[in-house]
Amino acid sequence: MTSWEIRQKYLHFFESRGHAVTPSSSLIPAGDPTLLFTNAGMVPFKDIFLGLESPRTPRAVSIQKCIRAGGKHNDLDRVGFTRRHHTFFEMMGNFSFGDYFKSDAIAFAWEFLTRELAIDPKRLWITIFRDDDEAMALWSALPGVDPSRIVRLGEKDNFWQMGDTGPCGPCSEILVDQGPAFSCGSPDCMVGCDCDRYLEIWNLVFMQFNRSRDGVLTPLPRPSIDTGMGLERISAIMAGVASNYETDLFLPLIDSISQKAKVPYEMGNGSLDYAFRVIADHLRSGVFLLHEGIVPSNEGRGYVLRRILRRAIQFSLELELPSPVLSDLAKQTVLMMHHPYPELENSLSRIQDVLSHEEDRFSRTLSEGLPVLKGYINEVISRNENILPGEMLFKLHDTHGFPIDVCEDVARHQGVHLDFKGFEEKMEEQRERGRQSWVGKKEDFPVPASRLSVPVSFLGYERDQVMGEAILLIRDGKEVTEVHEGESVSLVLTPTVFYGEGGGQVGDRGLLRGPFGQITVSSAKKPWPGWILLVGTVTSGTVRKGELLDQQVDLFSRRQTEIHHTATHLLHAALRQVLGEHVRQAGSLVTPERLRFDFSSPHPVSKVDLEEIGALVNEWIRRDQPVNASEMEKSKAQEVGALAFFDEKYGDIVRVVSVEGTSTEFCGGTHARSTGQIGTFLILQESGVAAGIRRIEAVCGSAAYDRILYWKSSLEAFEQEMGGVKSEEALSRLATLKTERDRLQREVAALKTKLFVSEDRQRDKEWVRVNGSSFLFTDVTIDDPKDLRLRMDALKSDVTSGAVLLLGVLPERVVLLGWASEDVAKKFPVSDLVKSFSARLGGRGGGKPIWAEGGGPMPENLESLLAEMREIGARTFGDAFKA
RNA sequence: GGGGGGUUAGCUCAGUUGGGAGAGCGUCAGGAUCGCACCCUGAAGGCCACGAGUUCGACUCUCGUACCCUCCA
Repeated sequence: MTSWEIRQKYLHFFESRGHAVTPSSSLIPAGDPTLLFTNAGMVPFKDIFLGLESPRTPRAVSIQKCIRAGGKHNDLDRVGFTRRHHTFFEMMGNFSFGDYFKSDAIAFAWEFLTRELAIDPKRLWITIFRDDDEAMALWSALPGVDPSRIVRLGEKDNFWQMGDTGPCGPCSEILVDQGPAFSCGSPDCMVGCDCDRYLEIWNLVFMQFNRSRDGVLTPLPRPSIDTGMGLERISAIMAGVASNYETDLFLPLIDSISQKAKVPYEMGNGSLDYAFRVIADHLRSGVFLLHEGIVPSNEGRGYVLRRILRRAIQFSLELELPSPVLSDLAKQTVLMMHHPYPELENSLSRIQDVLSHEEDRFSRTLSEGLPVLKGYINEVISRNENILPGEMLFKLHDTHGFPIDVCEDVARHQGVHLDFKGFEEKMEEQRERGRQSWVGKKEDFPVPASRLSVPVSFLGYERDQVMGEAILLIRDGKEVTEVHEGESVSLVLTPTVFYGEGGGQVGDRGLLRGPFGQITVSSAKKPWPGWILLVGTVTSGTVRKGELLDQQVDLFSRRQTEIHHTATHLLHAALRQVLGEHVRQAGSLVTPERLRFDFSSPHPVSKVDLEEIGALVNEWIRRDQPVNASEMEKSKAQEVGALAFFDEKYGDIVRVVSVEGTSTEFCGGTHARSTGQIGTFLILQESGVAAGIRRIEAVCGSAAYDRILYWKSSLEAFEQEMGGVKSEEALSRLATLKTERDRLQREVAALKTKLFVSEDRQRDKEWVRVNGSSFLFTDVTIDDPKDLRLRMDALKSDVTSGAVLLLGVLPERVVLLGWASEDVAKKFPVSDLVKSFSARLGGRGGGKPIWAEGGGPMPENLESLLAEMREIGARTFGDAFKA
């Protein structure tokens, strides 16, 4: 029986018994930030079981795709080394929401297994919770159930709970006896044993209690049913194979891996079989995660995906699969899962793109990190140790992005263990550094939040000017009753029109006028939710607590900020349209001068895409559509499809800012009235901030115009400097000039050499010749130290055995250059002479016996020194070669 | 926002007590061969990312800037 038939039978069986067939929901749990991935069949129904949501139907049946990797249930490193562990799996489940209970659940399960799937009842065993006599009675009453095969187990195995509090209850599992061949062989091997003989295939959860905070169980008025049967397991049983991996849910993929590797998969008996399983499993999860729009990154879900993909690549190396390999295998995966999930095909090309890119990046990471790791291991071994210190691990991970599990693998083969503890300590240090730098920047609010019992009312969405009462004045971190001219002050006004820094938008600047003084506000912050703190300086007079102040926001800055903010939303929408839905906001800064937008994207944005994005935003600006802002309930906002990326931060009532047909986002910031006010949108640059995170900086409105003017004037200056030609021609002109310059430089060097050669002929009589070796000391006036080298080249080219010492005279200093042929250098290391002469000149020098440099400041008595040096040089050389 | 690392020939990269800028591939020329891959000989190709500083002297040390990679927040 194929897995496809099992799916059909299961859904039909329960549909015909009143269950609503529910399609698998997303792998990303909706509205549950505590959960990384959907990891069980009941996750989409969680709110119903918790009583937060009312069920649309009393009974449901689903085949839910699940991911178990990262987080609490982390089996990642066991996957592939067992017959049953997977990162991606499908859970078949039938659910009752306060409708049927134990009796039907048990009867349905038994009927499905023994009749629909025709499993011999003699192979089946049952486990129930120790105290659940009701289940015992129900099971015993079923035809074909042997009461001696019903086993009572404790809380660990057969009592289920969602969390520390909430719905819970006993459960009952159905097991298949696979026969003694699968036993671990222990005499204690029986139901409940961890080995593969008694395989749990179906878990029936009887949700019948609610556990309160103090641990008391109270019966639920309408008990519910949650069951789960792993599709992979039951497929293996129905196919009569030993492992989940040998079913049609994996084999087609494993076959194509095998073809590529030119290594057979030996059905669990081959020494490399584990690698096939790891790769196949990880491709399934990878393809589904990518399909959901998750992109490899270094945090959260994206990080889990990256680890999965990189692990797959790592194991593909063990099989010596030709690289790149993931993209092709992804296609096989999509083909294999095509029946139940035809939608995968639409994402295939994007999935392949991301995979190729990630594979490329990882192979770079590996090939760069591997030599470093090997160096470290050799270092450890050469010290006769067998532990790789945490510091080295950290360095590999932190600097080179090298995966620790790969480290472990490589090290193990050399008998070296890893110091995980030390590594964790280093990681913690780094985390601490990160936190420090963060809170260090944050300005402390000098007064605790509890001091302020009435929230500030913010009117800045509609108005620019309003009177507000100064309810708090702070100077030098202390609360005061009045402040005077020249003093720095922080104050709270209510109501206020100043926008407090938040959501990436900077705080407003402006002016406050009181009856006896005024304050220039340089920024506004939100130290606590609901509070707005103005920071500034008293520019004249005195301001007292309790006074009414007239507030005037710096309108030019505010308007410039607003258009940058609205442009940010348009940019976000354009990015998603051009690059794809996987683009997620990762940070944003909105100021009057510019905007900065960080977002997740696996690779740099190409020039073409950037131009398209810019053009799109400007097109939307020209349409001059109104920007609407409204407050609504969060659930409604989500229905409207508003983009929300930090949902834990929002309360129940959220503000939604939208441009019709283009962009809808949760946003607390202030915005332009219509897109036309933005005027012009100009991208300044695109860059990377972290792995997988790109940054776009742009300017709008008058800032954009100023920028263009600036460019224009520098371009004009450039053109003028280039001789009045247009910039397009200036480029080729520049290239010509450059090659011309290079040619001239070469020519000058060649001419100089020639000149030096002819000059040097005249020095012929200055050479000192002893026993076939010759020595020359001479001084030359130069204007570039490099000329000395050219001279040296010219001088030494004719000398087979000898030495030359040149003294170059520059306007303010002298330089020395010495050379000796190999044979001469043995008796007459020229570096000795350079060193001692440099010292004489009041400088330093040195080098190698065959080549040395030195020098010093211009001496007053150059002439006499020269004579002296000439004499010493000749004598030393003569002494060395006398005999 | 804070760390760690990188930037050397068209490409991939070497280059330590600071002292003449290198290799492989590619390009071009010549040789060898019926011809090709190969092989042999030779050549061109470099502001050692940019800017300061230290030094007689910086690819090398220090600081800053830009870009890229990577980790943390």
